[in-house]
Amino acid sequence: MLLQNPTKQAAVTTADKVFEQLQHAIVEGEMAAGSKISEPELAKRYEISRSTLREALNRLEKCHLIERKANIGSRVVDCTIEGLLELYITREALEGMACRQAALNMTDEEIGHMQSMLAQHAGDKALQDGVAYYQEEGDVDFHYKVILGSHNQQLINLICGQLYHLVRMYRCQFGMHSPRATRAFTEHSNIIQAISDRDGELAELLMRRHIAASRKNIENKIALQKAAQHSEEI
Amino acid sequence: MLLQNPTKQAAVTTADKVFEQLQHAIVEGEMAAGSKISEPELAKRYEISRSTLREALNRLEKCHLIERKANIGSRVVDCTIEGLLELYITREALEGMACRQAALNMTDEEIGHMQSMLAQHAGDKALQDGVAYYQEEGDVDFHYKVILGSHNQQLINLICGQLYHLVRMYRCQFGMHSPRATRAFTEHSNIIQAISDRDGELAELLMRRHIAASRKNIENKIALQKAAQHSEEI
DNA sequence: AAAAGATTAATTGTCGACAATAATACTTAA
DNA sequence: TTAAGTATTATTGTCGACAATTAATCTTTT
Repeated sequence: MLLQNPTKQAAVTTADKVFEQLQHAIVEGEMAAGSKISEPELAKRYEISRSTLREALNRLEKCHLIERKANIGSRVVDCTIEGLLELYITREALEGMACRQAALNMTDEEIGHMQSMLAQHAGDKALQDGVAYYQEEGDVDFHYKVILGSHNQQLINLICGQLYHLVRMYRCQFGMHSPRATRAFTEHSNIIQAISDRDGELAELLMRRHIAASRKNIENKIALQKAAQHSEEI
Repeated sequence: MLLQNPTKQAAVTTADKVFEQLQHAIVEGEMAAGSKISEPELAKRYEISRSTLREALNRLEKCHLIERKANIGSRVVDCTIEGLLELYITREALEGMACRQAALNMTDEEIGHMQSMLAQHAGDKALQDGVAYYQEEGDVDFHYKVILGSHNQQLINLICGQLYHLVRMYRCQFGMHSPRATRAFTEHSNIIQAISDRDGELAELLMRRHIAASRKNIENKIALQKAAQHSEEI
């Protein structure tokens, strides 16, 4: 996932840099989900004092990548199926509303950019048909553009600043390379159409269905896995 | 506002206690919105070291009550009308979804509690007709119960752990003692009915309208104020 | 006199050490 | 042998001091 969080500013302080490294390590699974974090050990590994490490940990906690308990310590968050489904439900609510606001607040110029981006993805897709990677990049890119297009700082901060770190973590941990590439592309087209029509209600509806479809796709996979496990046991 | 955040745990560490005091001070307006925060000064006032003060500041930043810039410092968040409207839009999205999930996931027992709570509020209302205070308490109480009823930890954390601190701050700063008491009561009744009918779609719709009505109520007030200002100038 | 630059003061970021709390290992009693 | 209680170790929370950066003051120049 090459695209970076579009809302973050350049890391100036060392705590910022360590935060980014740790964030990467957690999202990519180099630090095991659910594992305990030892402050002295991490501080030694990154060659910083515990103070600046704790500063970095605070930022990780801010985007829900770790959990802290007083006098006990920090743990990397656990990636559970329930948590994943909860995340999608939250995304459905927030990104649905962001999409509605985007239809109301995006400038014509911004809409033009999104349309040309989609056209370019169409080319990529035709070129590398079936390869999900570009489409996944495009997916993230598309969603970011819609969120930023809401022009609602509260929504932007919540989704880009917090939620999407968790989304990326779940994607890596569960190895989710969306197999819905072509279908997602069509759904994106329709959403952009609704936005350029300034139809907020339809835009929200379509975005919610788009995310709900991903969630149901996951639920189906889980159900199949469970069925397979069950047949093994017999 | 007597009701406390139902998701928080008891403050054990001194940073926790200072965080709560600062939170109160910011929400109630004792620390002016938009004002700069001096770490040495605050540390001296609360008789703690800068380290533990910074720990407390990190928590304030987590619930969006202050904003920090690297090498520059912290400021209490500014309460703008745009920010208030953004907050209501975000609430509409999140609490609407929470209400839908509540309709799906609340236990019969939880629903029973909510119904009896509403009945009690009806008594209070009949007793002190027109006095908004109890109703406002009841309003917060009602919304908390619905959110917790979603049984979605992600939604609960976002709304109760972060958004509602800002909501309370705006309410204090703008002196908003809802004049929609009786109307809000009816809306609450209908929402609970939808939940007990397990009608998620209707429950979400009603909750969104309930919050949107508050937002529009504010927008109208603002418009009236602006009109009055304008006529003064002439 | 006003603006640009240099110098000083103040604030934030980082560090290592100590205190308080929790986890572990050990001892003792049933 | 197991369980409870105690002692020990390790981890987290807090502190004061120093370094790096920013803000303020003063000087200098046009």
